[in-house]
Amino acid sequence: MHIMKQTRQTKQREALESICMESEQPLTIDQILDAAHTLLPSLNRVTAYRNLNRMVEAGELTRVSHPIKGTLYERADRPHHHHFFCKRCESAFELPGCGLSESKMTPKGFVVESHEVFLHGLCATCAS
Amino acid sequence: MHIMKQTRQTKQREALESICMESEQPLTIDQILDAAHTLLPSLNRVTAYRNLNRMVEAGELTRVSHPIKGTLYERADRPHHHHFFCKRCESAFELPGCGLSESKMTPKGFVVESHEVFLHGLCATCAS
DNA sequence: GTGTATGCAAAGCTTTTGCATAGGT
DNA sequence: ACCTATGCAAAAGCTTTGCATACAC
Repeated sequence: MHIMKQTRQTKQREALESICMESEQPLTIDQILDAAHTLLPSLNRVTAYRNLNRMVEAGELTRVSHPIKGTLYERADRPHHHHFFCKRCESAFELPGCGLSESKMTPKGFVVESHEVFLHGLCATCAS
Repeated sequence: MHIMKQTRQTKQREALESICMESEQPLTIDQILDAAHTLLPSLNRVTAYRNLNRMVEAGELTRVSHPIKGTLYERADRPHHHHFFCKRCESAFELPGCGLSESKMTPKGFVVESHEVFLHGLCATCAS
C-alpha cells in the first residue's frame, strides 16, 4: 500500500514554476519573488521558499551557491554547464560545456560524484 | 600626512592567526573557535569574525563558500588549488593542481579574473 | 469533506553593529 | 595617555517552523 502525497496545482506554484522553468539564468529568491509578484502580487516569500525547496527535492531545480548573492535556483534539466559571475553587474551567466578534467584533479581512492566550476570576472558587456 | 591605523597584537588575534595559518584544510568558524578555545577559552565568536574579516581584507586568508557548511577560511598564500567536499564525513580537502582549461570555457569578450572548482563525493577513507 | 498549501508570526542561524571597557603601544 | 580590540547585547539578513485558515481535489 502506497502513501502517495499528492501535489496540488495552486496559482502560487504555477507562477513559481513558470518563472524558474523559463529563465535562462540561475535566479535569486528576490529575482524570483519580483517576477512572481507581477503575476501574483500576494505571493508570500515563505511560500516561495517552500515551493522552491520542493522543486529541488523533486529534481526539477538545483541550487547554486554564490558567495555574495547566496542561493540561486536553476532548472535541473539543462545540459552540463558551469557559471560565470560578473563582479560589476553581478549577473550570473551559464557557460556551455565544461573545461574540466576530473581525472587530473582526483586523488587516489577518492570518488567524485559531481563537480562545479565558477568563473569570476567581467562579462562581455561590462568589460567593454 | 598619513593616517596609519595600527594593528595590535592581542592574544585573541595570535590564537586565531596560528590556527588559521597552521591548518592544512579550510576551516569553518566553529572549527576555528573550537581550536581557539583550547588556547584561550574566553575568546568570543564576534572577535573571531572581526579578526577573520580583517585577515581576509589584509590578504592573509581567503573565504571559500561551501553550500552546506557555509563559509570556510584558508590561508591565502597556498599555491593554486581547489577543493573536494566529502558528503559522508563532511571534511573539506585541498586538491593540488588544477585540471581546468579556462580558455575552453570562457565566452568571447568575457574577462576571467579567478575561478574555483569544487568536487563532491566520497574521500578515500569514506569510500573504502 | 478531507487534507495539502498558504499566509502570518515567530523562531533559528549566521554574521554584523553599537557601545562601554579592557588592554596594547 | 591614547586609541584600538574585545566582549556583551542587540540587530540584521536569510531561511525554516508552527499554526489557523483557505482552497484544491
